[in-house]
Amino acid sequence: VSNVLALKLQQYAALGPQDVHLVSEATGVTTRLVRPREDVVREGDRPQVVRVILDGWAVRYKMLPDGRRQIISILLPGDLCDLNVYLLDRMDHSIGSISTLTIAELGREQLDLICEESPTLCRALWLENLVTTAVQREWTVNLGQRTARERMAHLFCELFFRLKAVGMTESNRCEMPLTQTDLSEATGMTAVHANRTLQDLRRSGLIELQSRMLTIKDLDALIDVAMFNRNYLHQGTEQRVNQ
Amino acid sequence: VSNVLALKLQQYAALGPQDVHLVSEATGVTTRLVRPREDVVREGDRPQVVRVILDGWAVRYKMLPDGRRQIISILLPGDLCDLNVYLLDRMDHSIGSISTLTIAELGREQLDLICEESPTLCRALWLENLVTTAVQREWTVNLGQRTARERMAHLFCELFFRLKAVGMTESNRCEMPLTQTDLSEATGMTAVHANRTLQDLRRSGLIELQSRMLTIKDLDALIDVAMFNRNYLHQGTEQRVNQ
DNA sequence: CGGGTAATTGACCCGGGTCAACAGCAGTGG
DNA sequence: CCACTGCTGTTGACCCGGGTCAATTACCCG
Repeated sequence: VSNVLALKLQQYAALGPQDVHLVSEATGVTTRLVRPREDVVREGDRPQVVRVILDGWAVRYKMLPDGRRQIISILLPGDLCDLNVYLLDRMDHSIGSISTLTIAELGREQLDLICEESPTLCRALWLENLVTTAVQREWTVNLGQRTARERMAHLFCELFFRLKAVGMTESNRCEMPLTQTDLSEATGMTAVHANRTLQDLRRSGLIELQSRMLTIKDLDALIDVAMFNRNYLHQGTEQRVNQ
Repeated sequence: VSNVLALKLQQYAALGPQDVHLVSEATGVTTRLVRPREDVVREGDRPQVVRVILDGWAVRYKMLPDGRRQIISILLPGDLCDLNVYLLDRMDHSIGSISTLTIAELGREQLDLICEESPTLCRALWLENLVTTAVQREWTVNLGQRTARERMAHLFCELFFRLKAVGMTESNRCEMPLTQTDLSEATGMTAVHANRTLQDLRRSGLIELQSRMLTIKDLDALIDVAMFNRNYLHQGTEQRVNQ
């Protein structure tokens, strides 16, 4: 399978060749290129299409009136930006690119078509929606209860497993285009403290991080520090169980 | 309208009498009573039905292996517990009652029926789903960026406006069955600090809180402290705009 | 009146924020 | 080829918001 979205949806349901074809078609109609560090959508915009990240990293974020910024979630290749957003009046948050992005834009008709043609895909899309929400819940726990060290470790665990699911890891390594400032905004700490936390994780022999490349030197230990429980990602468990 | 769910969904679409009837029927088939401080669903359970809170308060929560607990969101009358959860293999979090609950349980068929019979309701359900996710995102910002005082103020603002939408406020007052420990677990602080934060808000003349009743003495000021932006609740804006 | 939960207080401490300077490095233009 | 600029990462000194621990005081209910 060459299409990232298809690859991702396969975590949630066994797709047939027909399904894969449908997805490839749909994500091929309208695609857009976005340069690094630009806004894809801005808070207040009227959402018109559903977007799919085909390549590159992006973040959802929200800003407080006084300038504080929180990264709300990280969008990786294969990720959808809100199934059915166009039902909402206005965007309540922004999406910004981290690296160069290739994104597909799907109109309402295209999605309706997919759901009519393939119940399997429809199901997979629903699941991806449910999982995205589950991830958001886990972020709530992360920010609410974990210490800085634990939060950072948790973020790395999540990203690693999500990337792995779309074939973007090599053994224990993956790209990490997020700067320390990005990491700090995702984990609710200052950039200075993010720096110190990373040094701490390095010193403990858990990770290596240099030139935008993350190496997880001791995954089990990292998982342990983060109290990471993979369940919330619901990767590859669903199709076996429900019908 | 006497049905809370119908009342809630009216924020998202103009329901006809037919729609209201459908909702009332569906939420009347199977109902359950839950005593205060019990688990409704537990992490690890296989979700079988979609639940609707008809009366009482509940919370979603997650626990870390070492006992730390984070309340992930608050469920008020009219709230749904995850449209289509039964697609997921296992619950990744728990739901616990705060006060005595009356909940309706809807099977897959009932929901399918609703969506087939009424596109308006289907749309409203989707919107409620999108809004729930938006709330979760705002909680991420709350926990990640705001100070204790701001977080607590924000929580009160959110609850007040959500309760207002289902007719559960009287001018500037509403019930507040959450204990200080609950509030602390929702805002990611210790119970001791929650206590001090509440005293601070009281001393500033923003709120009164006693015998499970919250009075907002200065809503504008509270909104200001919380940097509360109502937009993310998407209350009563959508139906006018899209089609 | 007794027992249990929820709220409150005080003393002390620490994780993480703040401020400010500085270093490394890539890209740009002269 | 080098000076200049701007971003990212690093470091140190200091401080404060909020955590910890432990005791006490309401309450509520049977």
